[in-house]
This record gives sequence, C-alpha cells and structure tokens, in this order.
Amino acid sequence: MHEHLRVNETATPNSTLFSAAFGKALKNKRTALNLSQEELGFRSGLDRTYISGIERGTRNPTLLIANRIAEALAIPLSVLIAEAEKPMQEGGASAV
Amino acid sequence: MHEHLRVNETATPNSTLFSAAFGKALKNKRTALNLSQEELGFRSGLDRTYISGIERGTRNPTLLIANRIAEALAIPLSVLIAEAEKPMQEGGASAV
DNA sequence: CTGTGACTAAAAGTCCGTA
DNA sequence: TTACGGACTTTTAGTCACA
Repeated sequence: MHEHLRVNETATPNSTLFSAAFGKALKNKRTALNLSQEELGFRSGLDRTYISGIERGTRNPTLLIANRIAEALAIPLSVLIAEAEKPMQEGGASAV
Repeated sequence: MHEHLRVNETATPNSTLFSAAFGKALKNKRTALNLSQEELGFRSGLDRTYISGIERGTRNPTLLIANRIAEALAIPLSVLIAEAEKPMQEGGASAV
C-alpha cells in the first residue's frame, strides 16, 4: 500500500477480526429474528449474496450500508457494532 | 437501482443525515482531544483531506476505516456511532 | 437456504495543489 | 488549520451463474 508506521505486526490483523466479528453479530441478530438472508436482503434492499459475504467477513461494507442493515434488523447500528466488539474484547468468546 | 417500496419520501434522505451526524460526532471527539485533522490523519494512517471530507459528511467510510478512526480517538466505534445517533433521534439537536 | 468466484460500475481512499 | 477541487489507484457495491 504505502509506507506508514506499522505499530503492530500481529498475525491476524485487527481489520480482519473486525469484519469477522461484525459478520457474526449480524448473523446472530438475523437468525434471532428468524430471517433468511434473502428476507433480510429484501428488507434492506441489498442482494442476498452480498449479505452472505458480509456475514462471512469477506465484505467490508460502508457505514451507510451497515446502517441500512441495522435498520432492517430494527436496531441502531451502534448496538449491532457493540455486539461485534464484545467478542473482540474477550478474545473471541461466543456471543449470545 | 431497482424498484422497491418507498415507505417514506422525506426531503433529506436518511443516508445524508447519517453521514452528516457521523461527521459531526467525529469532529466533536477530535476537537475535544485537541487534535488537528492532520494529527488525526497521522494517527489513523488516513489522508488529512479524507478526514476533512468525512467530517463534512461528503464521504462515506467503510466499517474498517471508521474503526481505525475510532481507535485513533481511543474510543470504541460503537460509542462514536452512538454519539452520531443521538442528534438523529432528537431530530437534529446540538451535540455535547 | 447459503457459499463462492467472477464481473462491471461506482465509490473509497491517496496525493497534489489552491484559497 | 481547514475547505475544497482535480486526477489518480484501489476497493466496495451490486449482480449473476453455479455449487
């Protein structure tokens, strides 16, 4: 990319962890509501396969997209992200 | 895009509101820490002008970028976003 | 119902300036 | 110090066929 100060050289970059955690939190909320990816896609106006990618952590959505998904789940984005941050603080424990 | 049910036809789309609110929250936190955009840019490894764009609500960062900024501000992203959501709930009141 | 690779269009993100 | 623009590269948005 470009030469910046690399403070930490961890094997699993924080970025990957965050995407994975967000995906997990999303899947948790979705399944808790008994929604299929397809149904959530419909509610948020996003493609079914795109939702799938986010849940698997292979996609890095923008704030606006993340917010649309949160709205479709009827929760504030801050709450969804807070859920994603939980397992990261504890070092990878299971979510609710 | 494609034809979906338009529930609400507000003059200012939610997306714009959200970006603006996030930018405001960001600026609040940054100035509270007495950081210049340039300094925050350096700490987060992002371009000075990009930080500026986000604060003005003209840019829509990804979750990973937003998280890097939150880290540079030493707060969880969920907290920064929660700050952004506050004025939206109250209909555009001033932040702390 | 979900995972995945491939693809094009669009936007993110960088870097150079000026005011 | 910040706003803002232009030109540029990289990544995401959005979609499809197929497993």
